Amino acid sequence: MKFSTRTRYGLRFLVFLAMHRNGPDFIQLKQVAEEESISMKYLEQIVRLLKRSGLLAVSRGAYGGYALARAPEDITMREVFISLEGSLSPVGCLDGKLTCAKFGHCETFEVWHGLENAMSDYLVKISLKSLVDEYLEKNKKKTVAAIPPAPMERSVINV
Amino acid sequence: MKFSTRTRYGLRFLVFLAMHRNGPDFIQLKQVAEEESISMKYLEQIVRLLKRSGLLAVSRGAYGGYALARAPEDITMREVFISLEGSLSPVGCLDGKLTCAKFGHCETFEVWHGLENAMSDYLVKISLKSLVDEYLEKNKKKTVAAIPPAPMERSVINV
DNA sequence: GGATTTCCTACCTGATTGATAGGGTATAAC
DNA sequence: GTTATACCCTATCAATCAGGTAGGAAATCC
Repeated sequence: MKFSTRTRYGLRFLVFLAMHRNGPDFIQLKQVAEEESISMKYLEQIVRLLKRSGLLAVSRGAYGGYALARAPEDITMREVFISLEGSLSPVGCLDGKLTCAKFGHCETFEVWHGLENAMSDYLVKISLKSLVDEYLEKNKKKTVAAIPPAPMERSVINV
Repeated sequence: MKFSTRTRYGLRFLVFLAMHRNGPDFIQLKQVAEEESISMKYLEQIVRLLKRSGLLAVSRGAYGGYALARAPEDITMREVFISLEGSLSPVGCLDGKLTCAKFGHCETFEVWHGLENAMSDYLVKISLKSLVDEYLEKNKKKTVAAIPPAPMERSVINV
């Protein structure tokens, strides 16, 4: 049970926006794709999911780009994960996708239901801001590095 | 992010054993496969994972079968899930499977790490016994039905 | 020895993941 | 208005994985 690159890349995109709020109003997809070593065309599709969920403010046209629709402290990981994954449920029956012969009298239902709640309860407590703050705290630097890092190898798979 | 049938079927197998402890010492794979509407050959592979983890006592040969290696109250969902999934980690870097360019300075590491812990903390609190007991309580019957249910359609996907 | 049941390995098929590609549409700068 | 830049949408595709099938070897009971 692993989360897909869709969710991992989408989260990284949001973190990128959160960490560059002192910069220009809108951040271009191209910039994020390059600095995060993600295919721009692929990131495009992922970002669309976030936009549909209302997490992003968009400016089209030249010099346009994306920004967070709300303050980072008002965006929870729960919301982000649901936007990207569709739901948090670890089995289909919890979001009504599958008709299971055991539905309604399933011996294992409770553990799946409880697991979803446990994940939800954890993720709702983490905001985009708290995630970024914790990272900055651990890495003992208060601002983003002025000099962007050298481009990474595209072949390396990133979280 | 959905759990595979491997984990779902494996869990159901263990629940089946836990609910039939008043029966014969060893339960045949064939019986479980039929009553749970799972392909016997497929269940075979899944059960092997549980055996390797030491969760099952096995008797080979004629009249052989499987039984729980320990009392149901001593088997946690955490242990079961790890046996079947390999680990609880939602991303590869947490169990060292992927070398990620961001490892060691990853902005999103904390939420993945925290999510794994949240799942682990929940699952370790649920034992095979507590899961079964909760089911029996909700279904208001203290023993397993004497008459086995009619075989279900194989085509229906079960949790 | 024969019947039964677990153990092991290989194989197959369809769905999903992780992209890539190409064009269409909207907007801002000039 | 032109052009450049950026977002938007659909189709395609290779690789991987999920889910399941198949055949036989090894162990055990009678």
